[in-house]
Amino acid sequence: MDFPDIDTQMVKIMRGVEEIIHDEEMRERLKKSLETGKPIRVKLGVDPTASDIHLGHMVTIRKLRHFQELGHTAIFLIGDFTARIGDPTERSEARVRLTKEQVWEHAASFKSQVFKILDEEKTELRSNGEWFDNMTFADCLDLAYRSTVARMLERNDFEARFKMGNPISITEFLYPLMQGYDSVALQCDVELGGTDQKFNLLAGRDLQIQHGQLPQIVLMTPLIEGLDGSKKMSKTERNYIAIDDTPEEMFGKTMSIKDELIVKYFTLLTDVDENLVSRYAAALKEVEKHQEAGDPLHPMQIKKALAFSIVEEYHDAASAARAEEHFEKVVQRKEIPDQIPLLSFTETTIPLLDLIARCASISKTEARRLVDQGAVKLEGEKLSDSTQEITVGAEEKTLQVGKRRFFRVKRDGC
RNA sequence: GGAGGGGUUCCCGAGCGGCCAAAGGGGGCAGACUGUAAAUCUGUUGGCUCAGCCUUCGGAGGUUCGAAUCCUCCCCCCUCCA
Repeated sequence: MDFPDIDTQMVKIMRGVEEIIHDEEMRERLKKSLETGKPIRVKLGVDPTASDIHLGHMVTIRKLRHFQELGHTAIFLIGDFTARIGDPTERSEARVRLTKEQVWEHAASFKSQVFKILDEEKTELRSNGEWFDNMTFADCLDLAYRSTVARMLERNDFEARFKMGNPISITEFLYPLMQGYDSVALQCDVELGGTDQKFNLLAGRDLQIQHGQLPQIVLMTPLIEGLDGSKKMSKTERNYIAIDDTPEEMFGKTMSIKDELIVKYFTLLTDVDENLVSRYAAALKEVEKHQEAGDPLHPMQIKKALAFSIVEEYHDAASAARAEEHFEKVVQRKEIPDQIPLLSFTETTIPLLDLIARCASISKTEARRLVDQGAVKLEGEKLSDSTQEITVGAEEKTLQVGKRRFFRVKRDGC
């Protein structure tokens, strides 16, 4: 196996990395691999606690791909066993326990999403049930011996929960040890994770030393803020861009991030050349110099370039182009989009509220509220009488609910 | 094992016999505004046959003309003591 020289590798590896433990160890490890021709083993573990993955996960997944592109071994570890305990990181309360079936359902959907980014052929796909399922209680105790309660309570997450009077399950104390043991079982050279994973990642180093292995290098990437602009992107906060989002949703959601996040998103979620990213960064600091509508360094244009790049990665360039057109049309020019779902009805006349409720899958009370707020348009005409009946004929009519929900309605069989 | 505190609408949290579909904040939705699905401001935020009715305050019963609020039992969480 031919690898690029160490400096070239380091540039790629260090893009967007917030902290590495330790830099010299990494260089040494790469040097050894260069000499022996053997790739280094890089692990990224993800617990399938939910079915969606989002761009927040992609920061580390893309980092894993960087290693893969350099010719190293990318290990994608599915935490099927650990998912059933729940990572206590950043948690203010205990996680809901998942069944084995739920976990595997999630894991299956993970794979299809992850392999949009990783090369499936070259990825070592593992799951930690491989070793934990067969452990005896004695093995488990042996693992537990390797740490102390005081050590665990040092963690901010636990300390905070303890102070706030929130429950901490004993299994959660075991979590860092389990994640650390994964590294022992897989003989990892490097483990990737967000900065919030530091404690868990370091547990791997301790356990590897105790098992006579070289400690893994820990590479931490920043956490990425979600659409609200402040909190970490996460499923529970519902501030995320999902990998399975449609191109239009993905584009639109990206456009909604605040300008301050643009550069961070470029660095962590795209491979756009660093020099270009620097030019964007400079332009964003001098917004007043780029007010011409056609200026490619106008913040709007830069953000569109970002959105395009992101959509392209999870879909393709053509979809990204369509998503961009859609955004310009619907959001910027407030026109009606090209693709609108068509619903047909058997009735000739339908009370307006029923029509809205059925199209938008909302309650009639909510529909009434929307009409009262002036959010409902039929054929471009604002409707304000919530008691009226709508005649549904052979000709399609366009119903708009709010800014973003559009429906075409017509009579069934016409 | 003993003593005490607590479980409220999507989330956090106030209410502690009628004025409670339940304060306040967050989030969501909508309107205005904008380069933007940002920010800001305003409104709204259980359902329905909608000035009325139905379901909701951990679960099951009970007291009362009337209960989120009182009583009984049960489940769950926390704290202190051991």
